[in-house]
Amino acid sequence: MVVMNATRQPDPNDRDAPQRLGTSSSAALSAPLGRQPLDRRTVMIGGAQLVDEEGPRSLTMRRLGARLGVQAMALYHYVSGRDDLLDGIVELVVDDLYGDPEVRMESGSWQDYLQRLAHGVRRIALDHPQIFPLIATRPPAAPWLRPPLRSLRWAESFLSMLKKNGFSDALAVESYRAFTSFLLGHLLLEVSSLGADIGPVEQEDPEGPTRIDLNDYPMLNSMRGLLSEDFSEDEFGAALEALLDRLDAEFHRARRS
Amino acid sequence: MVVMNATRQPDPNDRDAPQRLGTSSSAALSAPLGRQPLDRRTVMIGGAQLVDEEGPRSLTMRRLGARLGVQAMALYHYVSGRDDLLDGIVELVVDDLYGDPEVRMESGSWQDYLQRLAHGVRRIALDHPQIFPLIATRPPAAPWLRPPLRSLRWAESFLSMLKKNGFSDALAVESYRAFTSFLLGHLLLEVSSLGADIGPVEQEDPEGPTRIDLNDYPMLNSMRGLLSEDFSEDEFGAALEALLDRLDAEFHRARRS
DNA sequence: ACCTGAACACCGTTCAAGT
DNA sequence: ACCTGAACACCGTTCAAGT
Repeated sequence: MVVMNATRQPDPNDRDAPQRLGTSSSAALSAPLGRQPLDRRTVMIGGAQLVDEEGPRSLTMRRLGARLGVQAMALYHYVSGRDDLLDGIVELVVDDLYGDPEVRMESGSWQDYLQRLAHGVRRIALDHPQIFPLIATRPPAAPWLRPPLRSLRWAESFLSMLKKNGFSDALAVESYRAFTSFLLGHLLLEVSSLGADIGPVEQEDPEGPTRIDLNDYPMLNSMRGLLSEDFSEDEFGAALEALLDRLDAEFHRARRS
Repeated sequence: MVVMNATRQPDPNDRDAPQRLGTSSSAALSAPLGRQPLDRRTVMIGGAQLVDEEGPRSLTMRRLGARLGVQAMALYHYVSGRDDLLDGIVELVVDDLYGDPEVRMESGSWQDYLQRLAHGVRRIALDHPQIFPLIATRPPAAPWLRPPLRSLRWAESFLSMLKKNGFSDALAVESYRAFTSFLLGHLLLEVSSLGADIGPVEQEDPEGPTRIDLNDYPMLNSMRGLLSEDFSEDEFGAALEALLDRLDAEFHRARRS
């Protein structure tokens, strides 16, 4: 939200222009022109925009270079390779949420905190449907960090909030795991039903997307109306409530013994 | 399980051999040799093995061709491109589970059915940790098909089992959504903590994987023992029970009104 | 200090041609 | 009928060289 607004000068020459123009008469154009040098954050922001706009497949070193007004090789001063770039984009988006004090605030009940957190993560998933699958599937820095709460900061905040409210270590960790599984499953499916992920451009076939024949599937056929309806928000809320109730029950059971 | 055993003749020449040998003296070797022609299924099986062994990044048309004793271009007779290949591999593995009568059997209570199904899907996730993320993230044939129960057959079986047990259409669909979210979240995280996904080969740094500094994270630091412990199976079971209870409660609530 | 040119190894994919 | 050779456009990445 806060972030994601930093293309460099429009310079119509480096977008859509043939990347291999034979004429070297344009040499003067590639001179400084008063452009401030790149930095890692600017590279990540450009990359995030590219993924938002055209999907992860379109994020190549060469295309990102062009968008930033630079050759692909220049990016290697700020990024150790394409994988580092992808990880940086994920970190950028996750940290953006962490920067939101409304969400992170560790006051109120732990239930409120988890509610704010869950809806905060849902918001970034819906805002960046092409990036969320990366958040979900790129391997985190440590194997015990779990997407989508995959930063040390979020894991620390999460655990300390629960501890502050009387959770045992074991129950706090168990809650972290249950909560992340919940978020990942619901949001990845919600986001992917939005039509993210694949393909250079999502071009509908003239006939709609590859007509499926439901004649051999009577249940699917009779429920296809219901199946296509969208209750994501309600279902997310209901499942979240159920999870919080479960954790609350475990919390009180542990207290009593 | 049933599947996944069909490399073609060992023929030491097409594995690890330089793909661009200048000498054409080996022309005779590439002659028939009594080899049966390829078919789509064999291609998919070879692809699945390659992904299992070396990860999705190593699945290239050229490498798969070599494994099957053929040039890359020959594969285009059986698949329409790399995306089709990936989709076919996903379908192969998902259908393998569907072929297991123990799992699919629609007798017994719906709770038993969902238990068998959940543990069946968990088994294929653990058997194919490199393939499961593909099952989770490749866009399904229709937007209302939800990974990991992403085949028409599984969706049909699921819904008809619940209907047979007195579920309303709406509750059956809601259950399908809740159940798939549950499976996806838990299994994707379990499998990825196993160290799947990235990298050409998973090479440990000599020092272990990039030492993380936990000094600024007191909670993580004090719980790092617990965080590294593995309770996946128990947590999966517990969360599954909770979900089944929730669905059962909704079922009886709907009945009463 | 920051960026580029040129090169390398490797991709997916097409198509005319071989057997 | 099934596969290959040759080619094209496009990758990530390295490194010596330019300014």
